[in-house]
Amino acid sequence: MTPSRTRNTTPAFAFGSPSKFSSSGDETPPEYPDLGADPLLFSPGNCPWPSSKPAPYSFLAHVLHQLSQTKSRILLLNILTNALRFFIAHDTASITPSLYIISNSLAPSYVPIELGLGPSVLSKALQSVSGLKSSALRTLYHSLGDPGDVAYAAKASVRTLMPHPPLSIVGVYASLVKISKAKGSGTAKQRQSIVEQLLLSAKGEEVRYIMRTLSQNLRVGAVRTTILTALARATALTRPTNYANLASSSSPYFVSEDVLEIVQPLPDKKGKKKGDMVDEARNVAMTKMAAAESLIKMVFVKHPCFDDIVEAYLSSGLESLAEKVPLTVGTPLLPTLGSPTRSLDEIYARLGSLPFAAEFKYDGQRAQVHAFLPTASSSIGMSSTVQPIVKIFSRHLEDMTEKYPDVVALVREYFTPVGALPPPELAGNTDVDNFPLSSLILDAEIVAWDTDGDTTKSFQELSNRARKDVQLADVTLPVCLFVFDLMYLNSKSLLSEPFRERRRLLRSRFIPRIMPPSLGGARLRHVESVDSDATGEREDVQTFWEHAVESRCEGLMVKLLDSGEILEEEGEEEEEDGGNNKGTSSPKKSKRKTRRKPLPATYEPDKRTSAWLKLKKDYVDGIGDSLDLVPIGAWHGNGRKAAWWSPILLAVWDEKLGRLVAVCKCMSGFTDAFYKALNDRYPENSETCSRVPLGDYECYRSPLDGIGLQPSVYFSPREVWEIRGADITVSPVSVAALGSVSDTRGLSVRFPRFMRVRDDKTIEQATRSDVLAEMWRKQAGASTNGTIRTGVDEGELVDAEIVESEIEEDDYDA
DNA sequence: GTGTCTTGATGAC
DNA sequence: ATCCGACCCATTCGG
DNA sequence: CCGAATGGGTCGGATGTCATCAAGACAC
Repeated sequence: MTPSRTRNTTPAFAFGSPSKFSSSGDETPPEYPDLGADPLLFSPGNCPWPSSKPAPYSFLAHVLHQLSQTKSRILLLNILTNALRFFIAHDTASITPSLYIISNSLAPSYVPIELGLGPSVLSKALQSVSGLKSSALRTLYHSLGDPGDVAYAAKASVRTLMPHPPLSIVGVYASLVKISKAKGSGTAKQRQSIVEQLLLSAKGEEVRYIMRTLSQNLRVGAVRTTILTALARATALTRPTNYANLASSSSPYFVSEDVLEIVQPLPDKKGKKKGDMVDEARNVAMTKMAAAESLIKMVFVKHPCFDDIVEAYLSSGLESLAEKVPLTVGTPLLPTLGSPTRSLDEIYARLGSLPFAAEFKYDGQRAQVHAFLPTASSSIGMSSTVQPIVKIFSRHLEDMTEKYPDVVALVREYFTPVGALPPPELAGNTDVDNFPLSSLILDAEIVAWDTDGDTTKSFQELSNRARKDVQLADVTLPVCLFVFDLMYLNSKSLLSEPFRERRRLLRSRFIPRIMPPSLGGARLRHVESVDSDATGEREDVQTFWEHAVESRCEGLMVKLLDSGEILEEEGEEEEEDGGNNKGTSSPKKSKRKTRRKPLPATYEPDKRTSAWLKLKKDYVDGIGDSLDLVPIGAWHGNGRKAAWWSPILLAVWDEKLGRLVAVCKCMSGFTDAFYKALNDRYPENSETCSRVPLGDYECYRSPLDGIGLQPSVYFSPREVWEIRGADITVSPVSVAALGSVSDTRGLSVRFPRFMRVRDDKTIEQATRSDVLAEMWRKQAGASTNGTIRTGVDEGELVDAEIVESEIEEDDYDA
């Protein structure tokens, strides 16, 4: 069954045949092949562009266009795979730029390079290229909901007089880099002119995808995972020409020509090939592609850099990729992720009786810390003067070392050999390298620290820290590094060690420590935790969870301690084999009513499995904040929500003012059906939805100062929605509860999402702003353990009357 | 020029 | 971060 | 016994609040 190709882009700009690249431009564009075919039956032998030249951007646009014509993952993968095979076969220099362009990036995230372009510059550039006014573009944007589609439409209406040289993929990539390198005064102008050049040179569909790349959202249904799979399959099927002689049919990754030969269907007449042979060859090919896939993914999650991977592949093939591109101290690996759960019951249901650790989930910033001593070559002689190199990466692998010089200093201290003796637990331990420390990668949460109260501070306070070029002396807000995992120690990867062992090493190597204020005052601690097998009592875990919530943590992280198996009810299943031989797995079946599924407790980069479960208080019914708010306005949606209102502006009821006051926007939690129904209830330019306000509500502080939330359209207030959020935040834009917490700031909601319509409530029964303020006080009170200082204001916070409390014990204030 | 305020881009959750 | 929807695969169900 | 229905897993996309920082705009 071949999935049928379905269109999912707006038909407003339909082209001829979906399999042909066509353009509204004046020149006849090159004809490119349909790339959707099964890669095993597809040959990239004929170069679709003049083969001596770099691959043209029009080819990439063709690929992107084909991708956006379908939602089928199989087709998506086929198209991408075949496209990459052309680059491998005919222009290896275009591989990496293509990978970056397809994944909406310019470089690995830990390399600080950004386009620095936004809607304003793009709109100006498009105005200048198309001759259309900004208002015309805005109208187009409201109906199309995508900058690329707007650019395509706008440029389709004009004819360029001067022919422009065709764009190449490497050329476009170079332009993107040039845009991001622009600096200093006049940057915007410079960038705009490069954008204009690109738009002028782009023809037909190229315009759409250039513009989408510039606005950093390609929306073709394929990002990282799909790209990696396609890259793996492409490398399994096609070799670069200069590498052909190294081809070996015995490679576990490379599908040799003779295998491909067998798989091909015979040209009509001599009707039969041995079916068995074909099946077998197909299986061989699939197995090898799957092997390549797991290899490339395994390498990438430990070393997420296309440049390094492609370079190693081109120089010596897949066979030595793992050794050439290893886990590297100084290069971040993808973090393990937690699966959300809604209750402790669910956690036990998922883990059965397997022992786990429950840890506090602090509300701060994830940090992956790398550190190592530079080797002798850079420090001939006095090794004592050599400082360890420390790098700190964020959840998305951005390099944030500059933001935390205090943490850098703290981590360096652990390398200090003076007087350092192995702690007793390590004495005589031979399973790791000896003391002292030489290199490490650890996982942690950085949390703002209240030195006086000896407790954590809120996330909002942490985000007040400066980010760029911070000196130790500049650090005003101390932090605590709550460490919770250790992935690498003294030149040895610990990824395949079970969590219990990694944690043992972490605990024995990193004894809590506080740096003096002169070094920024950062401290290191281990996350607070309990083990389920410590007492075996489920009640203890429940108590611990309550303790976490009271300590204003986000909740718990629950982590499997030892690799095990979970039992799943019902059904029989083929043996799981880790995807290594998909399609060829052994025919053995376990005919039991429960099936076993291995659940590793190893460090699994980028995986969201049951081995790490997060239980956040705002997932759990009855805890966390729920508000009843009134929809009073909206904006035009983008992309797939282009035909709907999204997001929606919501308001609280203000008793004192006797009117509604805007508090936050909301776009999460609505079903498509709900959006459609909303269009019926609030059709544009009607009694219920208009460009002018349709009710007595307040969105701004004053019409003059521009502070506030201004929707594209206003609703007449007539319904109440239950909204769930994680926290109440002090807001520089919201005017809700203005004056009750600060004279200049209102209150808003963190992570708002729609739960249900409250038919039973009138708008006057919506949550009142004083109740909102009360919720904030309660939360702030709990969150600082006695001292309120948000640091985000000018000090005129209303006193929440919280007396210094002594210990963390209990301080649920009256 | 310099200083201050505004705006837009980016990234943390 | 949040959530929803589409797709895919495996398994169960209905005839 | 086969095709249709169903459910879980995975992926992609649209967008929330708040913060900093760089560059632009404007006043002098």
